[in-house]
Amino acid sequence: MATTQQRTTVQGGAVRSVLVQSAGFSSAQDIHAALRRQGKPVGLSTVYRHLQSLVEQGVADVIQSPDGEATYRYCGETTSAHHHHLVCRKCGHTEEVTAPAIERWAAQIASKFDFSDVDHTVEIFGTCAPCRKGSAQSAAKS
Amino acid sequence: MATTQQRTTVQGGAVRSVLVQSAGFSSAQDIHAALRRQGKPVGLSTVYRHLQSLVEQGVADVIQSPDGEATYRYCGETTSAHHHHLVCRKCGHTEEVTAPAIERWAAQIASKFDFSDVDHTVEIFGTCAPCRKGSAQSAAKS
DNA sequence: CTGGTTAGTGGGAGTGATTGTCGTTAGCGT
DNA sequence: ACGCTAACGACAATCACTCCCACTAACCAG
Ligand SMILES: [Mn+2]
Ligand SMILES: [Mn+2]
Ligand SMILES: [Zn+2]
Ligand SMILES: [Zn+2]
Repeated sequence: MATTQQRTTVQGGAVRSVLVQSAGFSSAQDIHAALRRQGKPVGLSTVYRHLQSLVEQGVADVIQSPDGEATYRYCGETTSAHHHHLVCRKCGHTEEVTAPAIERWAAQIASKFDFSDVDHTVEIFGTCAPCRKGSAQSAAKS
Repeated sequence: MATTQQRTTVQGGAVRSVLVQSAGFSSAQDIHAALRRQGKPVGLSTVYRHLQSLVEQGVADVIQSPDGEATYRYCGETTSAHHHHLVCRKCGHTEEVTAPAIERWAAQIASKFDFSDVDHTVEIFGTCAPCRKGSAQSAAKS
């Protein structure tokens, strides 16, 4: 009897691969374009499908860019523990950070106001050193 | 000679008014609908325009809802100091919180990785006590 | 008060990301 | 190989949000 119910497809691998190799956060459209550029075009719908799936699996995380576009970033299984990001708003370079203190604080605040099923988002934006010096944009998207 | 360059209009007041009276975060569309319901319809473009303006003035803040819709919330001038939110994901009820510790932490992380022009977003989501008990949604939107 | 200047308005078209549809492909267990 | 059906992908459809631009109404000088 079946057990898989989860077929492995080339497209799935391709999408994941592009995401893994990208430096910062990239949009579905970026990834779709990258795939096409690499000569292995994948349908846009498929890109979205895999991206969602990766997010559900906790392999990637999404954040809504300030202009409302969803951007995805790979979070290695090694790094997959709960964490936050320090993102350069120019080049997208991202540093992953953890802060037990913050987690503790969030939980404390939540209980203080009697909220349950707590969750939170913490993102820090800034300009990284390289971008600050020369406006010499380093490598943007892959 | 002119000095104003900022006319006071009924529409502007109406938009602001609706925003002020709303409990949690509401989308531009919500506000547009509320105004129509109140019998003082305001063009959608105008609603967006005022909302942006309020944000620039720091009178309101925006956060991108998980499904990518921009939602706005009034931040009284009294409360206008930098702060964060604890939002009920069911009824939208929001508590404003401040946390010097977090601010300090953010600054520290930023300098550690040599990032400048730092800014950050911290939002906590959960289910408030009322919503947790009865699934008796309290007052949703205005 | 009144006319002129022009910020502000709003209906409608345009944009662009994301989702839905559904006939066609291609994993994979048998 | 074979068949069942998950996964594709081209294209249509949504939908929040922005543009455009003729029109309205603040507001200031006279
Ligand atoms: Mn991450
Ligand atoms: Mn606030
Ligand atoms: Zn940078
Ligand atoms: Zn609630």
